[in-house]
Amino acid sequence: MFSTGHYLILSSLSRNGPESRSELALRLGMSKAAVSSLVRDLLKQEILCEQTPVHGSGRPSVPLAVRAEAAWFIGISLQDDPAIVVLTDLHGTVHDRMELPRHADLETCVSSLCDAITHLRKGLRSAKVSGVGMALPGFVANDRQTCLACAALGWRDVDIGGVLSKRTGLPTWIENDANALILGEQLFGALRSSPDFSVIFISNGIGCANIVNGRLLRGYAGGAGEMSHAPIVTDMAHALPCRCGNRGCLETVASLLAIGNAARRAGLPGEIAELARLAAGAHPEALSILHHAGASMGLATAHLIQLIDPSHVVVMLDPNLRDGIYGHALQRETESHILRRPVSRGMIQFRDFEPDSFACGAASLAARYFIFGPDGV
Amino acid sequence: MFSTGHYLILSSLSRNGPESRSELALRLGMSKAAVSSLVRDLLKQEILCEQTPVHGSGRPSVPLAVRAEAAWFIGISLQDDPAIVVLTDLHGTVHDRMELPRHADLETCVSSLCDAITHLRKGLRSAKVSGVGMALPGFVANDRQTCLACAALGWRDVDIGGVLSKRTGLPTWIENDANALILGEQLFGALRSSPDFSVIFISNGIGCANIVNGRLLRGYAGGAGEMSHAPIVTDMAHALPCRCGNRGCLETVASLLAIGNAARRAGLPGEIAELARLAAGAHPEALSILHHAGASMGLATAHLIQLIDPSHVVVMLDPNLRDGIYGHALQRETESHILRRPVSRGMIQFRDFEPDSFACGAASLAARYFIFGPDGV
DNA sequence: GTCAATAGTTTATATTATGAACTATGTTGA
DNA sequence: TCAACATAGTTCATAATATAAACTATTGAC
Repeated sequence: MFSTGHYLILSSLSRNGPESRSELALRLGMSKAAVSSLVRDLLKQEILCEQTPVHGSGRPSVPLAVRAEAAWFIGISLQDDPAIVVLTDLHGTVHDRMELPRHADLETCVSSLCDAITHLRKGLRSAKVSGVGMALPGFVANDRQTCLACAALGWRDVDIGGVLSKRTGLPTWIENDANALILGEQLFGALRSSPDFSVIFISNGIGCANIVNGRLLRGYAGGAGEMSHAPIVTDMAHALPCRCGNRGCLETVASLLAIGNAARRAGLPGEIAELARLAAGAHPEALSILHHAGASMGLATAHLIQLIDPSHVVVMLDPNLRDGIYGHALQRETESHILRRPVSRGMIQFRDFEPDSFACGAASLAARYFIFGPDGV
Repeated sequence: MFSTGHYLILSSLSRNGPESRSELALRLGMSKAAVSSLVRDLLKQEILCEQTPVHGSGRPSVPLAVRAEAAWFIGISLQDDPAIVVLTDLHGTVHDRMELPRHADLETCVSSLCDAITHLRKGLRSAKVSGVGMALPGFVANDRQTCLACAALGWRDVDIGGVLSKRTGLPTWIENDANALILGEQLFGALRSSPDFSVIFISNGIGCANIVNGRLLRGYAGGAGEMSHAPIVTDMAHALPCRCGNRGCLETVASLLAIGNAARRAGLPGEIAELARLAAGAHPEALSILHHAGASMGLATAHLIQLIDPSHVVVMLDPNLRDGIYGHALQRETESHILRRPVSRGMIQFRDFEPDSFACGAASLAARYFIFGPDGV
């Protein structure tokens, strides 16, 4: 259908925003003739549209933009219960969403998801959905169809992608939660033009993913970005045992679960909002717990920055954590342990943890295929 | 001269070893006709050669190999004094070498290097040198020609590559020491077919570089792999100040310099061989110093493995360190802090620290251009 | 109103890969 | 020994894709 050239145009416009044919030719190192011809095809297919001309000296240039309504995608997040299903356009904007109970049983799970997808597709009338993406907390095989292991759902070697694909008739991609998040950020987010950035999210667990050289850093065994079990507490007298078998892992101190546990051990409420309120009121024990957690997170972040050198680190977390001592400790500890760089201001970007983020990231998995093509990154 | 296709063939053969035209076509996803034609050109240019046919059922296949003598390269290491200049072939084999005093003065430095290069070229008779690579301890600009900063030589914004290139008439590439090392390993070494591996070297300082998705991980500001200032000693009572301004950096405990300093503070000899001998004789202080150093190195390595997930980590160090408690502590501490993976045996590969390694890596910078072409990675 | 400047198109052509038929060179087994 | 088969590699007509250079289009500026 489309050639590599078409996808080059499409991905450049998606990444760098609207540009004229001449600018595209310059950026992509192609001839104006080639761009002209490729753009013609994409306009005819109504995937691109021409924006109002920009006047300078000489003939005005016509910025070309990717049409948001050119394609629609379904994104599913099994990150939490309830599961979330969203319908997005080609810009990543959510047009409709549903929440449904998350079932561990494969058959029930697929059935309820398919019902939701059917319902969302109906709302679209004539327009077509191009693909489905799913994010889940666990390991996913290289084929991006099979879930190798998911503790939360008790899955092992579950071909959830294949089953979904067969039932919906739509191409389907599966991805680990953190990976889906960062891929969504890369395709739709503010950092989309940066080839080197990282995303960390802090919820009950801690997730992390990295874009490096413009591509997702997966690593040899798909385990890259696993900061959650970074050995942070090295003082073995205080290191708590972790479910991974080691002691002192980051997630034993810095995750919501760990903070809640620490609070309850100290006789404080395990609710994060409550604890943050206490800390804001200068409650010494609450302050200590949150400071230790945030500083540990900061130490791990410093390791990440030193090793991977991203332009930005997006940290998604509960606003209660962000605005209090946890966020401050995180930022201070990170900055005090990295080598000063020319630009380190605003390197850490806090962002609210929103439940739809994972579903949006999931939808982006399918959108990537549309934008980058079959050989795309 | 050559097209993308030619470079595809050349880099595949270089990376995956000799293969027949049919195998190449399969691996590269090209038609047999295309491969046949491209190979014909490369044979005519005497860059490839045909090996003895392999018999199976049907017509024997003819493995094609990159001819070592097809191109020659100069590699320069300014890592230590004396500087080292090597002449390598297209397989990375050193055919000749020279050592010369390392001059900080640009003019003197370039002059003596040019003399050495001229001498090495003479030994080649008719054959031509295709390019020059240089490795130095410091920061190098994106153009791979300019040294931005080099503490050892006191250089700032020195266009050493441009000057060398002008004087020798040869294309020249400059690279940071660790980067040159891993790029050499990727082109010529045993791990050349792995797209995800890391190299660490431990000398007076500590260097680290990573290949990720088949490409060098440079990071946003070119600072990726900077493990030398990883915050390892978090117990501030014992954290030593580092030249970077922070305290407790890895290099304040695990480098040769740090070990020597610690030994001298304890009234022991600062020589690494001496110290290792003492430790082998169960000298408690020597053991303690080396164990602490090795374990710290292991902790940092564990962070690296968790975040980047390489298939292998090559650790280059003094044999005295490798065989004693330092090496053991490094390995044990690393393995105890990483999540178990299906294949973790032999993940850490110790290798002797050889002075020519950097110069070979430097030569590989020029060889890359020959093998991967102008658009190559 | 002409000219300079830049955007975009047309068209003939060059480059590069492909598919399918063909040749080459062996092994296998009656 | 020789036909049958299997696989490797080549040839050649063709398709796909990009290019260069000349062209048209559309404006601002003087």
